Amino acid sequence: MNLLERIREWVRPALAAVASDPARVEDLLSSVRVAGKPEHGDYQINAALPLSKQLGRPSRQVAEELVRLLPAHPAWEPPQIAGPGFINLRLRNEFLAAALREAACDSRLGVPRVEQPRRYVIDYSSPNVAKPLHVGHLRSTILGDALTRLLRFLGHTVITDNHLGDWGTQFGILIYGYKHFVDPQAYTADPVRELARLYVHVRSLFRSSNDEDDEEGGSDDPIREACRRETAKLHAGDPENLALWRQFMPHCLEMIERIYRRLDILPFDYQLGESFYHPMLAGIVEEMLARGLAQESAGAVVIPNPAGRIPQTAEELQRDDPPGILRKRDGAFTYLTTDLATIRYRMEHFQPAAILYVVDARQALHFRTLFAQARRWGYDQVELQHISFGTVLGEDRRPFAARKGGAPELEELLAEAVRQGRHKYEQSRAERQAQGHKVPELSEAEIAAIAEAVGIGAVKYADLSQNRTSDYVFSYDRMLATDGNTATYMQYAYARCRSIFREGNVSDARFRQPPAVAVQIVHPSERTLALHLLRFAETLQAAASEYLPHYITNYLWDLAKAFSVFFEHCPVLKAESADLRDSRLLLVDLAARTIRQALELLGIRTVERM
RNA sequence: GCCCCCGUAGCUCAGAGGAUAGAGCAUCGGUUUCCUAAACCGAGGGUCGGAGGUUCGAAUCCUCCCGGGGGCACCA
Repeated sequence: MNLLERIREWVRPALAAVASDPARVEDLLSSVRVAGKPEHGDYQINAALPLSKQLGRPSRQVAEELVRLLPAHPAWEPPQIAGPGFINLRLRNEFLAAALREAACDSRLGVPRVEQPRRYVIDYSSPNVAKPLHVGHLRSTILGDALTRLLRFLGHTVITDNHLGDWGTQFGILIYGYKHFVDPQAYTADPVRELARLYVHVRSLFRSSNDEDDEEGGSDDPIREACRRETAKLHAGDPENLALWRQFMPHCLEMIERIYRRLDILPFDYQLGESFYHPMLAGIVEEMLARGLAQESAGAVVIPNPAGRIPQTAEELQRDDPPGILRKRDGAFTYLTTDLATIRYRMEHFQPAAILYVVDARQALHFRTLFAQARRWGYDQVELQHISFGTVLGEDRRPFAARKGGAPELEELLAEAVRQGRHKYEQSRAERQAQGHKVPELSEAEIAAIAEAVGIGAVKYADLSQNRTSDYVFSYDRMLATDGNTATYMQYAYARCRSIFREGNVSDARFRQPPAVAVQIVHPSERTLALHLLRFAETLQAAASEYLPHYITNYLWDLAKAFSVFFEHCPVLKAESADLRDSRLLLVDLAARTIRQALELLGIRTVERM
């Protein structure tokens, strides 16, 4: 049980005794929370104010009664009443010390596994294979990976599924390119590179190349039209095109997996793409028609909009959400149909309690339509969630992908982040050295590893540290800043922790197994650090329940700051006594492990020295 | 025309019923014989887009308005 929950349980009897309505106790318990300011203690109970309304008694008086009912507790100092009836709880240092010792001896750092594990399917990344990845895929991939790590760490079962776009018009482009422009020698030598070249080459032949969603429109464009015909032949089962598709697929996947490896994305459990579901689509449409869940309209087969209506006239369509299209007038199926097939497959094969889709916010309407239809279809027990996120913008605040010159390919973008990260590191290192500060002696390989951790970490952290629902501005300068809420600051804090053990030639084992050592809380910065360390569990739980990884980065930021202040004010190796030295070593070790674990949940590396 | 999201310090963002709205950057001023100064300490800076309403209490919930972005049947 996490600290906040423990405190709530201790407060519960008092609230239950005072509340007139037992059903309201849970609600009142949610008023027990972390104090907003240090002057208000560590945690506060804000239940007296709503209770005073219910009971028709002065709030101050209710607060006094609550305090009387709170047991004299080993965990907290005598509770203080402030203002109109806020109850401030300050935890005893002895309690903090004991809890820290317990966390230090736990490989999970005091984070319990959930009592009721759930089974999740998470659908993220989902790139169009055969097309170079770009920043648009970045958020989905990074967020999905972080959520997977977090939910698994808390004890849930997570099945990750990369719903590849492996059956779309981009293959028509590739097939057309291969038939007309392939360089056989280059293809034999490096198929991935040659396919990427072909894709870009054919695209450049398109008459009007709007940057995104290039496969539509331009019906007067002969090359586009030719590519479309190749796609249609593929879908119709043309042996030559199908053979080419089979031949290309492994190379296309390799292109994507190279990026995943560099980003430290966990391997997917499944990569069931559109092609996998293609054979099921006709049957699903027939079934929905037969059951009256879909109907024909204007030559297409459609399903109701989220509200359950099928607007038909132009006027109705103007006022209402559109219906979803399962089968187009030309007989082709849409991705809505594929997504329905996917839900059925996942329900039958994985029996998840929840399916999460980590997808751009612009697809909100699609998911509302999809989820509503899935429920009508009978899948009404599963939690279907669109984990939406905002657009990645350039520094000019325009969508990154739509800027002039097109979206930079991810590979290049990551390389640039690493290059700049390395440059900044070497610069700062030289400056520190010039000022007479200590810098570690490092080999070229170690510097390269630091650059990689810093550069890739910066990109991921920048993305994860912002509320996913808002758009975010991609800026190398900001994400690679060495101060502020960035990956580098956290990685640096970690390296400083490790440095203490290295410099002191101290083994960390003694601080990780019972009985560990006694913790003393002397300096205010020790107390702040101690309290933050104990809030790891409640933070992770909150992040998981709202699927918001930025709760973790906010926590990390506070923790790393608390450590830096502590580091500044409290000598560890040269502490006044051996006992205090041990106590501080335990704090430092736990801080290091917590920072490292939190970064690991975000998929970000640490380095021992930097 | 309908629907969704956003508007908080000069900039980038937290905060989503609770106390005097917080960080970082930038600006200004300080700290290094001492475990990594990519650090720390301090200062200034706000009609929480606007107006009503609900509430003991609103940046947070409701209504309207202004401003920005996005989506709106045969692309995915």
